[in-house]
Parts: sequence; structure tokens; C-alpha cells
Amino acid sequence: MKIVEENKSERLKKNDYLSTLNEPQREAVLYGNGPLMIIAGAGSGKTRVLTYRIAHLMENGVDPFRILSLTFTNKASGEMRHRIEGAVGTEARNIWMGTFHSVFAKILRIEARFLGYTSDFSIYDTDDSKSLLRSIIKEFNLDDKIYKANVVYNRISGAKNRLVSADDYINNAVIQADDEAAKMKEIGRIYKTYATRCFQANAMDFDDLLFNTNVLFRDFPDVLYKYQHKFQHVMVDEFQDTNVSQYLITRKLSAVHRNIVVVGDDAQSIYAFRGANIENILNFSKDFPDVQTIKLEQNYRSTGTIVSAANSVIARNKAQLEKHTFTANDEGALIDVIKAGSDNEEGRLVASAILEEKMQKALRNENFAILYRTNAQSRSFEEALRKLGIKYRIIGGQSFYQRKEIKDLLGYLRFTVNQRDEEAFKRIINLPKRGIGDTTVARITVTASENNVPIWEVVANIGNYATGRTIAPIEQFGTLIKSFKIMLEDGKDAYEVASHIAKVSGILRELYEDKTVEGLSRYENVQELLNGIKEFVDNEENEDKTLSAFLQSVSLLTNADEPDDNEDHDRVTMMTIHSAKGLEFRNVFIVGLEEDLFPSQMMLESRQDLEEERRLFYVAITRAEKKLSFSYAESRYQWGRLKMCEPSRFLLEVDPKFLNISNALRRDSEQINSPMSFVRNLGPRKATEPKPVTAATAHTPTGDFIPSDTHDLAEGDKVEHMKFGFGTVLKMEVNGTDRKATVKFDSVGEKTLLLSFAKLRIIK
DNA sequence: GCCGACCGTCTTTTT
DNA sequence: GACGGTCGGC
Repeated sequence: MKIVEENKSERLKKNDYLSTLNEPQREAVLYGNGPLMIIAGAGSGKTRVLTYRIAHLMENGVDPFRILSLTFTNKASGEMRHRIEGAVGTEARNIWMGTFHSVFAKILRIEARFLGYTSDFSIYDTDDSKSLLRSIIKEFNLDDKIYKANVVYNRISGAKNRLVSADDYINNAVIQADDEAAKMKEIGRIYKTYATRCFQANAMDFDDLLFNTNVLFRDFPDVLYKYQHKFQHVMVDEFQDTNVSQYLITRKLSAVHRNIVVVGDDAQSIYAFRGANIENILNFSKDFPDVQTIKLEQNYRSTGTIVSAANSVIARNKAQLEKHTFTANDEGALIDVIKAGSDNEEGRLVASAILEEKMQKALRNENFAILYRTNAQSRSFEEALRKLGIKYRIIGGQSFYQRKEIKDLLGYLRFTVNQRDEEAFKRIINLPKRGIGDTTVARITVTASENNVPIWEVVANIGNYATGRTIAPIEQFGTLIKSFKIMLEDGKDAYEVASHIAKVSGILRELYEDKTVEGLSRYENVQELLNGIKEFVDNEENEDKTLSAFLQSVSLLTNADEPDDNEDHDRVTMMTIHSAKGLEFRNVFIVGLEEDLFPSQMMLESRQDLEEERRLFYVAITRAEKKLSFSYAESRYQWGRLKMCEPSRFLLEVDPKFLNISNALRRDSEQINSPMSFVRNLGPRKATEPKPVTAATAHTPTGDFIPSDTHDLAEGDKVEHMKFGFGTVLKMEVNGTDRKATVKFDSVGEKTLLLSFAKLRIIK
């Protein structure tokens, strides 16, 4: 991957770098004190402007400790840091720079005692939060089919991002009416208990990091005063993605010096689902009436075709600020449209297009990116690229830090640092198996709440609270944790403690004994985590080498931040469009342009927001420098079903004069040749088809299928007139390896398919 | 208490 | 296809 506009010799003298900028860019870099809003179109050199502006401030004697630079994602923040270090040298390390979450986590650690937390507080990730919610829902005896952890989590998260506390939530008539209408009137109570439990666990979830910062600044004016005066300059990148909670923090922090620079592009706002609010841009002018606005409208990145195509797409949105992006670059090639019969074929066509283009133009793997709407789409491209021997890497998807074995070890580390961490406790108490089952854990929890003491108090002194068989393993566990704690108190560094814990807890041993392929890879992952900790300790930039400091640094890392094996950068990059923001590639493939997939059906149903999806498409298009390709598949194997697809309305919305559809036409007459299975839920799908399937006539050598059983179809099997999710199987026959099915799809009518495998299950 | 088998649910995107 | 939860046998 190429870092945006990377400039290898960026350590420049002022006059040098000023001469490389256009007029509005220079104006933004040199702008003096007071509020400034930069509206920066895609590819307009925004990061460069921010970098030079910081360099300029430092040249003029501003102490880096007094500059606060906030971004939205870890990737953007890492890149900014890298570029600024390139421009101003190691002093850049002293700038307060990072994501909103990481910077305010740091401040909250320092000021934790004001809010009743210790500075070792844990950070609950989404899994922890949902698991805690599940327990609460269970304890309340609520129906978990109605109160789904996911939904409840999103409600609570939304409330926190609007700074609505649990009490506010319960006392707000509108919200209560909403919940009542959704038949979930207990959410307020769940929220309240959830907040209490997090507090008791000395833990904050992602949203708390912002919410509690607001509380801190609201209730402790002295603390606010300190930071207001500390930060002489505040900068916010990707301003269009900030939510109310984030905006209020930055507004307060810049209220004294009023040197606030926000940079954004309303056309690239793609995080409304997290409460991002374009109105922040409008509010900004209200809160800072003397704001100066500078627009960066020249695109330096892409060809004329790509810029025009992007503009033709975004022009369909109604809500937009006025802005005219243009480019002086060449027109460049048309956008290729690739039409595939199936998801697998889409993978093959894209992979071979990459190979061809690489050969013809002597390009490298790293010049290419494949962008998709959902992480699950990566599979077919991985397979195809592997077959052609093209190296690739995937950003996102199941994160390293989400893997079970990693979370297990991190659970031990977290619990060693913070014994009130309930979720960590639940994770490790019986891991590896030490004979402490659910019943015992429940008994411990009850004892703790009956005696009104923390769980750890009961575990550490189990002899005082219980007798009997189960106390021995609990005592052992308590002793184990106590011995780890002693290491912390002795001032051992993160690596010493963590590697000791990995060995002594038995986690490593258990994985080592697992000789399966997965077991081996899990063992390696744990080793990799330990290596990461070692690097953390060895890195001279990190002053604090304690385990607590490591956990801090790691708990806000997510999918994009895999430990970097940095051996081979020449790889094709695959990622979601969300992850791609801020990056650029010579050649970009936007894949899976099918109705209901992109734009996402869910987004349209739940938020009715086609415009945000369109902005997402805009972001994807504008990642490309020289060459852009679109692809879609006519059928997609998804959720164990074959789904027939229409080309996406987005694809059709692009002004056709920018499209090269010859490839697509060429494929028109070919037959669909895709794997297909009728695995599960073969019968009616919930809302759409209430009547059960009874009339399926399916014959196997042994007779009729048994209800609720799974069969691999074998030689001679026949299936006729069977309904499934998307239509009816008129006839399916298996002759040797040749599996042929005639299927009538609801959407596209009759098709004959060749199947690479077929499984069948009938639900009575 | 443990384990394997089975069932249901969920797949938007990120911190 | 992946995961968490549940159930029944040991």
C-alpha cells in the first residue's frame, strides 16, 4: 500500500514546501490564529496541508506538547504521525496526536480518580460489552429474542454518543415512547445496570471514553481549565465523521485559545451509523462565527475520468455543501465494467485482470486494491489470487486481537492489572479447564453480591466464604493471580509479566499440545502477541513499559492494526471501503456492485439512507489514481444460499460515457457455473413464506429424506419441485461428478446450473 | 463438570 | 459459514 502522497524527502525548508502548494493550500498552512474550517475534496492534498501546518506552527515556536491533533481512525492517525515525523523530525513525537478514543483514554487515565476510576481501568471491546449485556438481560429474565444484545448495544451506544446518560434515558419521554413502540421498554433499566456494572468493573466501553471525557470536563472545571490552556492549537481531521460527543469535547478544549482547525469533506461522511453528524459542520459556523473557510477543490490524485465519474455520482445527493472538485490531470482510461456469473467467477475475472494489467504495464502488486462493501466478500478474491500466485493482504475482517486465543491471554493480562474486570474474569476463570464450572462461577457471583464485596474479594479469600470440594481450584486460581500481581508490583515490565503468565497459566501449554493445524496457528498467534509485547517494551518511544501501559496501547487497536510482519509490502490490498478512506492506489477494483449488497439492504431498511451509501461509493471511486474497474456477479453464494443478483443501482447511476462495458457484454451469453447448496433452512424463510414445505419429493438410495437431517446428494439422487429461499428447484440430478439442477428463481426465471457440490436438508 | 452434537441467529461499516 | 447457547450422555 502506498501512503497517501508519500513524499520521501519531506524534511523541507519552509520556502521549498510553500512553493509546492497551490494558493488555497498555502493559505491554509499559513493561516494565523482563530477558527478555521477547511473543506477538502478527495485527493486535494489535505493531509499534506495539515502536516505542513503543524510544521509551520513548530517552526514558529509552538511547543509540540501544546498541539492536539485528532483523527478518527488509527490508520489515519498513524499515517499523520509518520508524515509529520518526516517533516519535522522526532520532535513530532511530542505532539498530542491520535484518535479521539486513544487521546481521551490517555487523559482519562491521568484524571481517572475524579470519576471514581483507577488509572488502570479496563476498556471493554464490543464483545465484552455485548457479553455483559447478555448476562444482564438474562438476569432480568427478559426474552433474549426480543432484547437482542446487538440491538440493545446499539441503542445504548447511540444514547451515549448523544450524551444521554442512563437516567436521562429513563426520564426522556420520547425515548421511552420509542422503546415502548419497539416492545423494549426495559432498555433504560438495562442501560442503567450496564453502566453500573461497567463502573464496578473499573471498565469503560468505547463510547464511555468520549462520554466520560465530557462528564470530566463538565463536572471538573479545574481539569477542563488545565487542558484548555494546555492545548494552544487543536486540529480535527475527518471532521465530517465526528459525532456530537466528540464535537463538544473539541469545542470545549479550544474555547480558550480558539485556535481550532477542522478539516473535512461532507461528501465523504460515511460514519453516520456511529452518530457522525454532518450538522457539526453547520454548527461549527454558529459556534465560531468568525470562522474562516478555505476550500481545497483541485484533485491531484485521479484522472479526469475518475474525478468526473465520482462527481456524476455524488451530484445525485441532495444534501451537499457547494464545492467544485476538478483536476488538471489527463482524462485517462474509461472505467471497466466486469460482469461475472458468480462470486467465484468475479474473483477469477478480477484476479486475471490484475495479472494482465500487471504484465502489460509492468506494475507491482501494491499498485492494486480490491474494495468491497462487507468483509465477508473477500473469500472469492483470496482464492483466485492465490491460484494465480498473486500476493495479497487483507485489512480488517477478523482482527488479530479478536481471536479467541489472543483474547484469552489478554484476558489474563487484563485481570492481572484490574481484578474488578468482570468480563476478563468470566473468560479466564476456567481456562485452561480447572474444574470451575458455570455453577461455581454463579455461586461466586452470588456470594459476592450477597456480601456486597467485589468478586475478587471472594476469590482471593474463598476460604472465608465457602467450604467444600470446589474451593481448592478457586484457591489455586487466586494464588496464581496474586503471584502475577506481585510481579507487577515488583516493577517487572510488560514482556516479563506477560510471558510468565502465558507459561504459568497453562495457556501456552494447552495450545502447544494441540497438534492440529488450527492449534498450531493459535500457538503461533500467542507467540506473535508476546513478540508484540516485546517490541513494545523494546521501543524506546514508550517510556512506560508496564503491562498496564501495554494494555492501554492495545485495547484501542482494531482490525486495521495487525502486528506488521513488514517483510513484503508488494501485495494487492483487499479491504472494505470504510477502511480505504484516506488511501490511494493506482488501480482500484470496486467489487460486488449488486443490488442489496452495495448499497446495503440493511442500511436502506434501518436508516433509509441511500445518500450515505452513495457517499461511500464516492469514497471508493476517488481512491483510484489511474484506473478504476467495477465488477458484479449475477449470482452469489451467501449465507449458505445461492442468491440471484441484479447489478446495483449505483453502477447504473454512473454516467455511461465513463464506462467501458465491452467486457461485460462479452460475458453475456455464458452460462452460470457456480457451486450451489441447499444446506439449511431449506424450508420457508421467516416473514416471506409462512407455509412449511411438505411436498418435496426427494429420493435417495435409502428412501425418503428424514426430516431435519442433512444429506450429501449421491449418485442417482433426484430432487424435484422443491421450494427454497429464492425459488424452486424444478429438477436436480446427480450423475457421478456431474450435478445438474434446473432451478426456477423468483427473480430471474429458469436457469440450468452445474453444481460443484450439493447438500440437502429438509426441515419438516 | 465436561464434551460433543445440535440448534438458531446473524453478517454493514469502526473505535 | 461462524459462533454462542443449549441439551443430553458420560
